Amino acid sequence: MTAEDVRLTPTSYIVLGFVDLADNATPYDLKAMVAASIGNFWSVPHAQLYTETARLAAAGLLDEEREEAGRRRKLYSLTPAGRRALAAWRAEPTGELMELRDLGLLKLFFGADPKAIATAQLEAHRAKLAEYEALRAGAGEPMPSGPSLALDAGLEHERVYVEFWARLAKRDS
Amino acid sequence: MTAEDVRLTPTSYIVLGFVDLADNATPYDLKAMVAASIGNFWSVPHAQLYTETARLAAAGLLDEEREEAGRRRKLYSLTPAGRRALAAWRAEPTGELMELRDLGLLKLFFGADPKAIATAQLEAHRAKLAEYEALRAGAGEPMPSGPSLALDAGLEHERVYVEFWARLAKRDS
DNA sequence: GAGCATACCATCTGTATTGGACTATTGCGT
DNA sequence: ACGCAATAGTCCAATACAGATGGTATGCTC
Repeated sequence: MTAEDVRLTPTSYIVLGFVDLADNATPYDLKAMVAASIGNFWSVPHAQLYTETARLAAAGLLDEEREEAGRRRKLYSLTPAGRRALAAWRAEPTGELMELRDLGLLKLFFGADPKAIATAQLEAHRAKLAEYEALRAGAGEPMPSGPSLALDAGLEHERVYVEFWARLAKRDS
Repeated sequence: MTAEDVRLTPTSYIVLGFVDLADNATPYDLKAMVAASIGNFWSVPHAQLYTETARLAAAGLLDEEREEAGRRRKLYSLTPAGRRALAAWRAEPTGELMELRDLGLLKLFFGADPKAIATAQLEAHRAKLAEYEALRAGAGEPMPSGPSLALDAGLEHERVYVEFWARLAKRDS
């Protein structure tokens, strides 16, 4: 399989993107990186990271080096083609909108008691907001600008939802 | 199959919820209802609506009545068990957080040029915001309170993102 | 009232995604 | 040396999914 005939999904670019950030990585490393960052707004099941890396390697976008001994870890790095694919994706703006997938909102839509959900959601969003704020105040090492901007978005996002659910929580329903 | 051993996913509740709202509905009706409402933040591929209704009927949560002639439409309505399942789900608050799945944010995270994405995203979010505002000012017929609250969330959500991307769009990058 | 465009409605195919269980390796404490 | 926790990878059956396809009804045109 060559680079031309793979379908590249968002997951593909997540993999390429993180391999790029890290220079090289095993699927397990990727799992950790995902969990620590975009896992906050975009879930990637771990099994995918194994199949997707393999797929991208087969397509010539990743270089695969396998330990012969013990764990037989596979270490991936970008090939020039992979680097090109990532750059092209990055450069292409998208007008596509987000999907939200918010269970709380769904229940609200279908007539659940606003107050009850609001209480639970409020707590969760407050916790997430605190987490983001801690990240921002953060460990000192300066964050690359992409992740930092994404964090900004996360902060504002959480602030709105804290406000939204707080309003519902104290409304007399 | 009985009610005990089906796994009910969010899609299941979406189906149950809309069948409840409409009293009874064909999968095709559901498709239209989804598109007009939660489709804005939660996509459900139409084929799912056919398989999911069938699955729920098999599980005894929906009642299925099939036209014998012509189109052989299937008309679904809630069984008591279905009603109970929906009510239980609605009553159970969730602390689970949303997933975002925003391509724009993803590209931003991975180092795309903020300005370029911001421009495209800004336009899209502004359009969506306008759509929601029109809905709110809306057709006159008052909206049920669940959907109305969800719309509130959507409005605020879009407003933040319009602001967020607008800021990036005019920043000197 | 025959022909045809258009909307309406349903299903099927093949593939991809998923969560979760399962297995194996390694490092650490005692 | 042993057991335990953390690390790392694989597998599988159930779903989800996109998109093509194939029918049926309606109504319009001539």
